[in-house]
Amino acid sequence: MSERAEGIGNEGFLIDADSALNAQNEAEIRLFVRIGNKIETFYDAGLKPYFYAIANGSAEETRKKLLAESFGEQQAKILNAENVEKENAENALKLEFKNTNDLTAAREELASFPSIKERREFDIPFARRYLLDRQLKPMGAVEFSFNEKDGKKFVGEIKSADSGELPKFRIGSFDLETYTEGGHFSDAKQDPIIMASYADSEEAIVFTTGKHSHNEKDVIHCASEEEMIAALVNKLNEKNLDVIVTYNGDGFDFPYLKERAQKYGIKLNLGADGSEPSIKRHGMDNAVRIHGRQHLDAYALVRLLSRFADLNLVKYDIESVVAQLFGEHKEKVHYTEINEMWRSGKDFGKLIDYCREDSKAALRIACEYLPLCIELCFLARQTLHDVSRSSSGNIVESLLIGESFLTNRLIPNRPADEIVEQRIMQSFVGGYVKEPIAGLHENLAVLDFRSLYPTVIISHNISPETLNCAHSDCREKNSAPSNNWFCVKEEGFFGSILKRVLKQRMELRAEMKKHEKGSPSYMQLHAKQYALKIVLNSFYGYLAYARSRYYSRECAAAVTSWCRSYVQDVGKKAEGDGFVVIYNDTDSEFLKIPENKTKKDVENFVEKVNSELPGNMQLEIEGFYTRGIFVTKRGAGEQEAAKKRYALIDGSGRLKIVGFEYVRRDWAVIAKKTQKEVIEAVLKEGNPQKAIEIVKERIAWLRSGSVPKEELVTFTQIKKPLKSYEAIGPHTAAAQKAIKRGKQLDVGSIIGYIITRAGKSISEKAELEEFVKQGDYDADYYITNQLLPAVIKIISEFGYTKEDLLQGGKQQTLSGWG
DNA sequence: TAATTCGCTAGACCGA
DNA sequence: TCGGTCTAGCGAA
Repeated sequence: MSERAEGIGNEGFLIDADSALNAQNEAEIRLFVRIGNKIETFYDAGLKPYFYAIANGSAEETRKKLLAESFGEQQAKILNAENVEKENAENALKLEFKNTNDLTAAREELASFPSIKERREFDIPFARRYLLDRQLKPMGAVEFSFNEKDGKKFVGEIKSADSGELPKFRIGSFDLETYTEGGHFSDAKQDPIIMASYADSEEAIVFTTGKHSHNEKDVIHCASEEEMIAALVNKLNEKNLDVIVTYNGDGFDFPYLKERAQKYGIKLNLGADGSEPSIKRHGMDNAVRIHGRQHLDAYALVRLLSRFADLNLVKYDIESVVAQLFGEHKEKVHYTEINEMWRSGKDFGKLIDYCREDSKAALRIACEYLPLCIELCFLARQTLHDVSRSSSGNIVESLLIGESFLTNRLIPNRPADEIVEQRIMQSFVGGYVKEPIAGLHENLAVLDFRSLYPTVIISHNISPETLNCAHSDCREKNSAPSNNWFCVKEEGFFGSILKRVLKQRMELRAEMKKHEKGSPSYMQLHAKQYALKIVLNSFYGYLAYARSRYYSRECAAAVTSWCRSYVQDVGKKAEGDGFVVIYNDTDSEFLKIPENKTKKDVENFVEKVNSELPGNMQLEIEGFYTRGIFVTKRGAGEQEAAKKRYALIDGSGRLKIVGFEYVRRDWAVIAKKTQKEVIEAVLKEGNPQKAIEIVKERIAWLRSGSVPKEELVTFTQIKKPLKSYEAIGPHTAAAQKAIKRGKQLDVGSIIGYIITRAGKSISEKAELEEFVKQGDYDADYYITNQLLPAVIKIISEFGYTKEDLLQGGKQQTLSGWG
């Protein structure tokens, strides 16, 4: 065995990192690095698992005492204990261990050790600890040296190398089709896999045991399920992928494949180290990890992205996602149809295409968001596997953890359950929302504060350690309306992070403008700035989040109190300048530009406001609108104007519809479409009479009984186990009935239902769309409970009543408008 | 495993 | 048949 040394000059991309035990039972980090066409494994034994203990009294005495202790059944020892200086703690000891088992044993016992006040950073997974301490970015370039010893390569020095461009990662996806009997969901214990597809940038092939057709292009016929599984595994391994993509591989494809492979004794050696995928519980779901590579479950990713708000989906099935993202129609084959196609051989080609398209679609979704995910890997210093299954809170937390590390601070612990509960009990006041002036308004300017919450945090130096400092001048100069004040003498922890993130994002956005829209460099810049946007948008939420390590109710309440005061102050200034404030919501000013004023006056006003705002707070012009409509509330309090629902139209005829049924998934399509057309008629053409005609026409259509199902579906999410519902509404009733018919519905499923004619109450009439025959719908329900409520408040702003919509010729009752 | 508060509306159910 | 109270879901920011 030769031993050789290399310079730091080795380069590659860090695909995965995990921890393992070596033959001496010592913890080692395994690094999987893409070098050329290979993923190579390196080891690092240079970092020991550790955590911190804060001593009650003298750290030195405690240190000696601890070194003499042994912990747990294995009599674990502390390898090394060191006195360390930390910015935010005294008497801190760094305790190192041989492996994570020893660490775990010690941390349990030290919880109730008299001379130890607190334990810190004891729940950071070791691989993550390593990435943090070595400042490495998963999916990023690394530069390193290594030595070979006993056939294992040990890294010496390793560091993140900033390569300008993202490499071409090897990425491929697969998908399975399974046999389904009698309309039931497949069970891996008995139902075979009948088809599998694989797709990457070069090919898209289908494996099948089907005998019905031959000679299709890129179809591989296998003699048995066993042979097919082996062929799929071979294909995946031959490709040596960095990223394996699935659509719900966590919940379905991998567990299913594993079970079937087991049946035949096929080894699912998909890991870069030849290991099998490991299935772990991840909350209510599974997460499937492939060692040495990354498993990107596009379904998990889509769910994550939809929480970042920009991706708003009615349903999460792959067809809906493709339609929403790429505007393309993908044929859906229902699992009951798969069974039929399989047995009869009729439309077998369609089944093959469906299977192939599934893989292609999953791959496409993954590729679309891979740049963003990689940026999140960089920000959070977590693997693609982890970030793609994480949350906005987790990403912000990672950033704060990273900053704590860099500034030599101890990371705060996760709060105990009792504390979480206390925090939840103590809520606080949020943003200010002004009751709008209802009616049709012309000539509007909408202003908003750029990144309001972050800029308030920065400008007022809001942070836990600057809170209520001892200086009287800080108290005088920098008191929040919520009555706390913040030190102005030194930059706070929160502010320093946000300042950097905000600055970086602005630079990226400026740089973006220099690149051709849609070009690779543009897309990469876009992903970078978008990742930062996610952080900026969720930062405040994280510090107000009860389970946050960095929770501060005082800081959160100070942020909102300042924001309320700014938005109201600017409103007063606008009124003082002769504008009419129509509406405010948190960070926005809706101004009516009076006859004697112009856009230029608005610009001047904004400039004046900005010259008076502190720090990097900034008011911006969101847009000018020729018309806008605000409506009154429904039900009780009819005269009051409704907040959070309005519609605007700009000079180019572009509509902006906010809060109305049109943007909600839990309304019937026909009601939403009609509402949009009514808004359009009223705003674009100023023609309420036309709106009336549209509604009348839809009523007649509904009455005719010929409205197709797609127009009548309402989507709602099952948010908890069906048993735990106290109130059974239409969606719960429809779900219950569907389950009785053998449909599988889990928490989180989004169901589409229709109100049929059969039954008394609305709930009784509700049925899942797939069980409803064309034409079986309750026209009265759709007219009275969907169509009319969606349009009446808009039309009534013009003096019309419900009767004008329902009756034949009757015209307006007239009350002044326009 | 989990970001926040503010706000609107529906449908079930109850009692007058 | 009405209004009030409750649960529930979803959207705005």
